[in-house]
Amino acid sequence: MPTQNKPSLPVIKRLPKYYRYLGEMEKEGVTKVSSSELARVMGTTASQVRQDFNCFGGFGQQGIGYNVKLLHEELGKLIFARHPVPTILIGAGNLGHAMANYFRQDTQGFELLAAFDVKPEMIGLTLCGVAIRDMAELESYCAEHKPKVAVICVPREAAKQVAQKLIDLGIRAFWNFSHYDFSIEYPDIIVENVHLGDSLATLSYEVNNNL
Amino acid sequence: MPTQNKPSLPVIKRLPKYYRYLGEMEKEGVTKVSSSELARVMGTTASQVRQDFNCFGGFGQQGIGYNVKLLHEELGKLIFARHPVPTILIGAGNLGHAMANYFRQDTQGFELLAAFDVKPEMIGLTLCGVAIRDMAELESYCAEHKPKVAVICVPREAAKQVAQKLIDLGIRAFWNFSHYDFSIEYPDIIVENVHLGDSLATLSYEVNNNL
DNA sequence: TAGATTGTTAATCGATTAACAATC
DNA sequence: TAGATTGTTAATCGATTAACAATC
Repeated sequence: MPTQNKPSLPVIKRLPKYYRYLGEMEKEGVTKVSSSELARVMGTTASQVRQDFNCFGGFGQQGIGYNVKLLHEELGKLIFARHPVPTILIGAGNLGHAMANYFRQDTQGFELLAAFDVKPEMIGLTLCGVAIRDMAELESYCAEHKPKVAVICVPREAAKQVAQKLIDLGIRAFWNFSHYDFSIEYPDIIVENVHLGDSLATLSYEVNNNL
Repeated sequence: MPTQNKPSLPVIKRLPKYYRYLGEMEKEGVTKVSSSELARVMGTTASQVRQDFNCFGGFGQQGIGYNVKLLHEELGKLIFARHPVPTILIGAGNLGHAMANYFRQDTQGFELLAAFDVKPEMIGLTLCGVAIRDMAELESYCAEHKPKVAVICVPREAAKQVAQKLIDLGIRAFWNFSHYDFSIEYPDIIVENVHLGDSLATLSYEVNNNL
């Protein structure tokens, strides 16, 4: 069993992409793949591919390459929990709707239990099969259902307060679409940020300076 | 005038965040800020803040700090074009809807001109004030209106073909929500990727291994 | 066995952090 | 002037790439 360096964040961020390509290959009936073939589709080097996998204990066979099915399975085990992680959505506006829909098609690893909003006219409606509840119910709901992950789709003004509340209620992991930065005030919390505004601004910079 | 090292990608990705915080400070009436104060809110070091700004030619005053209004303005000029960049949306499904809405509130730098879809039942409808057109019209539309940026909200199966078409029609910059990787086949194209599936999978990894 | 390709160590590269002279 | 804080160079750190021995 080879060395297992704790994987760094860049390595972890590449895992889903490997997983995706391996899934495609498996579907196409490809049974084995070399680090250099994987590197080409990933847009990286064979060296990096091997380094990456060796963080988790080397799934390959010297002289042969990697077994596509096995590697895909192993990465799947690393990435996804055995049971779907109970998840709630905070903020049922436009973005919240899109994300709820996203969960419906691509639920692997997560199960959306409920949505919450403050707007009275939304409460009681359903969103992709889950009820939209009053934020006032959040505490009792969490006490009963113990969600582990929250998707934050509230405007920035509300985000700080919502975050504080959820953390107090025991939620430790967030898929965060708001512009509030959890990481600075709560370093122990798991947060995956999707900052659409920053992404668009980055594109604007590139267009402005390189087109 | 100080040295202007060409900014690296990590620097560029931090610009919108600086811009955001400086905007907030300006609104609050703060007139000056030091690199260490900025570092604290950004979650980084004073050294990095100064290095970052010096890529663009040092906006500060030794012994004093940075003028909030001026720095905010200068970053704005770097990030956003003088005139909004004409933009089209490809794919008017759930995600497309959310993104069109996003453009309505946060248009700074971009102007959404039109949306395109293949589904006959969607064509002719409007989406946040822009018409949804038939993909068949894409070529003539681009010839007439010369959009510069396309937002890609189509499923992965369609993405490769759509990308090829848009690149042939002269579009050079993409805000890409599909799982197709432009960068490998078209290295000269400007692409800002938002891979929601990968982001969610990364969160799943973290939850699975650190919670 | 010879060829291929991994696992792993070493070298390089780039980004971040530290230090300090310049100067307001 | 003294204190503060930048701009910039130097040191460190970490990630990527190269090299090569191990081995299928």
